[in-house]
Amino acid sequence: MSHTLGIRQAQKQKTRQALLDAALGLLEEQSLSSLGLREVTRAVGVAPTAFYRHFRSIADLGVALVEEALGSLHPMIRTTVTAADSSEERIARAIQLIAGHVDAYPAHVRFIARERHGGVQPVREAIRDQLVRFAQEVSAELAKDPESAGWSEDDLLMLAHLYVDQMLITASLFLEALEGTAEDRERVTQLATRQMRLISIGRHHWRD
Amino acid sequence: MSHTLGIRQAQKQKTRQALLDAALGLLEEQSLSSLGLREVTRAVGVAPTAFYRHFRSIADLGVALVEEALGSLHPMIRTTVTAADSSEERIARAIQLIAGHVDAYPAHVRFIARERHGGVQPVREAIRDQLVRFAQEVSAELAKDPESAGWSEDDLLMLAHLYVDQMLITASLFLEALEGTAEDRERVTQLATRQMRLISIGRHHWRD
DNA sequence: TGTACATCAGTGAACGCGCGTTCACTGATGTAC
DNA sequence: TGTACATCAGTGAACGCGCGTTCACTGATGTAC
Repeated sequence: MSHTLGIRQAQKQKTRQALLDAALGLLEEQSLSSLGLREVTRAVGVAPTAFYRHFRSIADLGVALVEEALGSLHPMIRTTVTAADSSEERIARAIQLIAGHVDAYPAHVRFIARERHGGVQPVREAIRDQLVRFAQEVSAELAKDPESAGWSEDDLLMLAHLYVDQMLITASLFLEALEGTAEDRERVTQLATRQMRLISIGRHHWRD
Repeated sequence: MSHTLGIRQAQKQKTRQALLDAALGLLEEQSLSSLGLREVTRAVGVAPTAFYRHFRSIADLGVALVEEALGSLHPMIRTTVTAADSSEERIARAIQLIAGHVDAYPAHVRFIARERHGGVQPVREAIRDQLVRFAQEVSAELAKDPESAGWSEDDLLMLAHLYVDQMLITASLFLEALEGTAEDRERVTQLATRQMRLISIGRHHWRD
């Protein structure tokens, strides 16, 4: 039997999501470190005090945003990496997946790039933990590839971190190019493709 | 004839530097986007209004910090890259140069990592411009290497950006490890070394 | 060298404003019978 | 189904506080003669 949320719970979830969405929007032109609680509630249209029914603090909201943002990245990263090596065509597909994700969730991507090294410790830690998890999953995917024969676990994890960082760099470049011309985006695609190609070549010859 | 600064000019420079230093210190646990003008002057011990004798705004001070921080990185990055490829020993030396720079200027490194994607547009742009210049210089250094025979300018610049980004990632890892044990730092060294090695291998076989 | 005037880095009072947090509250929703 | 009570998401007033910016000022330093 499907458990329908009560009216009260449903409304609460809706307000909570509105707070998260409003915060994400406001973070386009500032850092979490300077985001105000009143600013967020004003954007949603609720009283400042309503904030406390959902989050202890802005840092707490930030940690929730990390879950949301990297949750939405999660399905992508696995697909990207599974298709990320061994042929030119696969690299192109991976880059297009990243570009598509930036188009679909620009605010999430900006938030992660900005707060990864940002001024709010709990948020930095939440992002770091998620990225470590991603790298572990990527490493597990890589292990399945026949090309990984003879690789130590450490080396696979090293390569996985390289991929994860490279994805973030690429996503961040696509984000900058979002307001630019089609030519700007093409330039990013070319750059990212060749960097992935070089890493891929390094991978092929790692155990020579 | 050496032009000595007047007493007034010398004192003004001193106050300006004190403001920059205080800001850098305060940015250890927040972003530029939330740094207050009064906070900075309070730390220095001057009246809030004195700030305006040196900077138009906090964003303006941030741009000045970019010059200072990447100015101090400038000599290092050229040396690092010149020594960055073609042999295991050179890679190790490059990594040690990065580690040493993080030890010497942790606040500068943190500032650049934090504000590169931070919430203050003019500062982001100043950092991006400087990193593009670095990549161009690195690319020019790479061009001198016999191993670069047959490389297009575009490919050299692509590799240069990969190196610059990799340096920032490594510097940022060393920064996190600063408060950690010697073992933590050794782990970062190992990871960074192997990632550089893989990129280096990719470079060797790029034109196969 | 001494004097008279100009410059200008730093001061301190004042302003209006938005901030985070507290508190007792309201009224719709949920629950027990 | 109807009634009586409990829960709790959201309210609105109030607080003390630090903010950025303005303005006229002071007094040490600089300059012209």
